[in-house]
Parts: sequence; structure tokens; C-alpha cells
Amino acid sequence: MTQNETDISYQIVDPSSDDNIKKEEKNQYEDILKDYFQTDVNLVKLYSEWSKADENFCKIAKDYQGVRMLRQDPVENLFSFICSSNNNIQRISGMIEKLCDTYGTHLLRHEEVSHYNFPTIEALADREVEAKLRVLGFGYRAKFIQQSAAKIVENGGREWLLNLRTLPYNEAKTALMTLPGIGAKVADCICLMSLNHACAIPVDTHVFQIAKSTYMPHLKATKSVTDRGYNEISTFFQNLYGPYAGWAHSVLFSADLRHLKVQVDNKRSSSQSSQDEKPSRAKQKKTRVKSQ
DNA sequence: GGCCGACCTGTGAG
DNA sequence: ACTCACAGGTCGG
Repeated sequence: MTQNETDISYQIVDPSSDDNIKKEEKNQYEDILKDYFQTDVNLVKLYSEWSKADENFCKIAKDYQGVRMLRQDPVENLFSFICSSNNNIQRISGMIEKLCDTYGTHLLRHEEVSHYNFPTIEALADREVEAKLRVLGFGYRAKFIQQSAAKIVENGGREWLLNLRTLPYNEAKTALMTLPGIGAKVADCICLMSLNHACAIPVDTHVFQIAKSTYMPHLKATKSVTDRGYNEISTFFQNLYGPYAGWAHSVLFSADLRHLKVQVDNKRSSSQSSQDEKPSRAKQKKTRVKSQ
């Protein structure tokens, strides 16, 4: 997928199918994408409401339009965020890739690279998973992944997880927190990004800094996020932004991340950053475009 | 109930 | 070369 100012383009790579995409097939892909991007949520209207409620948001929003929560698959989302604890994004991405390559099923080979889907809960529940993930560099998260998978299977597997979409936010969050490796923050990420609980506010180190510096100066003395601080910050943003507070919070979050990214890019050599973009460009040219 | 240190690993700063 | 802090936290004491 690529985007410019006005459009998002997508390409389908499917060796088992011919080049002539059928109309129904095209609609089916677009339905998947519309669901993933939750295009039925009117973001313009929400931005306007949040801007009215919060001067700081209003200031930031101009440069960060169209920040939209994805509706991710809960299984993928849950195990990915178990990997995220006390960790950096680069290593998290690598770990998720390893999960797929090791326990996923093969999808296709494209441009001399094999691609695998995300593993099933059952595959991750196997007893030998912990030891293997340790070897692959998952650290203490290896045990969390295997144990959470086993416990979810016990509870009813994927169906149990999907059912959390139908429960009230607080009940879904509490249920998630019974799983090893899932605390308040990770549970909120899962609620917000894959369980339709748009009011959830994950308070990570970045959100904590934002809250301290801009919204809740009385927290400046506190060094780390305590349970009490977590709930205080969470509640504050929910009251400020309303039922889609989690979406609003992610706008602030992206603005904060951009700030970090720019610093990182400046410190890198220019050859490094231009190399980062080459693979995706080369890939696009050779990819068989079935629909755009 | 709330606070604190340990925890795997990798990386950049000092 | 070599610590040390920190990264989209969680857990047990």
C-alpha cells in the first residue's frame, strides 16, 4: 500500500490467480481494507470535536490529519503487544517477523522472499515454544507468549478473544489482564486496536511524558507510571475527548513519535536513510498490479 | 493497596 | 573499548 495527499493505493500479489481481477474480487479486497481502516468512522467530525475540547490538540491536529486507528486482528495484536514491553519498536518488529517465519504458515514467495502469516494461538501454545523463542532472542517474553497462548486455548481460543469485542470495555480489559505478560498498558492497546474499545487510553512512557508536560503538571515530580497515575491519566483523557478518546490520544502520540523520528533521522547519515526507502520502491515496480 | 527492583536484548550516548 | 540508560511494561516481593 502507498499513499499520497488524497489517495491510498493498494496492490494484490497472488500467484495462484490470473491477472484479470474480477469486480466481486475487487470489492472483497476493498471491504477488507475499509474494515481495517475503519473508514465508516468520520474522522473529520471527531477532529473538530477534539479541537473544540482541547486547545493543544487543535494546534497539533493541523499537521497530523487523518491519524486513524486500525482495526487489527486480535490474535496478531495481542501477541505483538506482549512483545512490546520494555522494548523498542525495531526489535519488536523483528520479533513479530520471527513469530511468523517460525510458527506461521507459508503464504507465497515473492521477490525471492518467503512470506508467512501470523501463527495461530494453538501453534504458540505448544510446550516447546518458550525454549525456541528464547533462542530466537525473545528474552523473558518467550514464557509470556507460550503461557498466554496456552491459557487462551484453555478459555476457548480465538472465539474467546473475539468475544471480548462484545463485552464492556472494563470487562474486556480485566479479562486480558489475567493473561501473563499483559498488564494495564498492553491490555488497553489490545482493547483499543483490535477489540473496538475506542475509549481505551494506553499510558506508555510517551503518553506519560505528554501528560506531565502539557496536561497534568502536578505529575511532574513522579518518575514512573504507577497504577494510580495510570488510571488518573487514562481517566483525564477519556473525560477530555469522550468515547473515541483512544483515537484522539493516538494523534498526540504520533505527533510525539514524529518528534523522536526526526531527531533520529538527523543523527543518521543521509546514505543510511535513503537506503531505507529503496527496497519498497524496487518492490513496487516489479509487483504485479492487479488493482489500484 | 502502593512502591520498587529485576528482567532479556540491542543500541546509541557519554 | 566499555559502561550505562532506555526502549510503546509486567511481575513478584
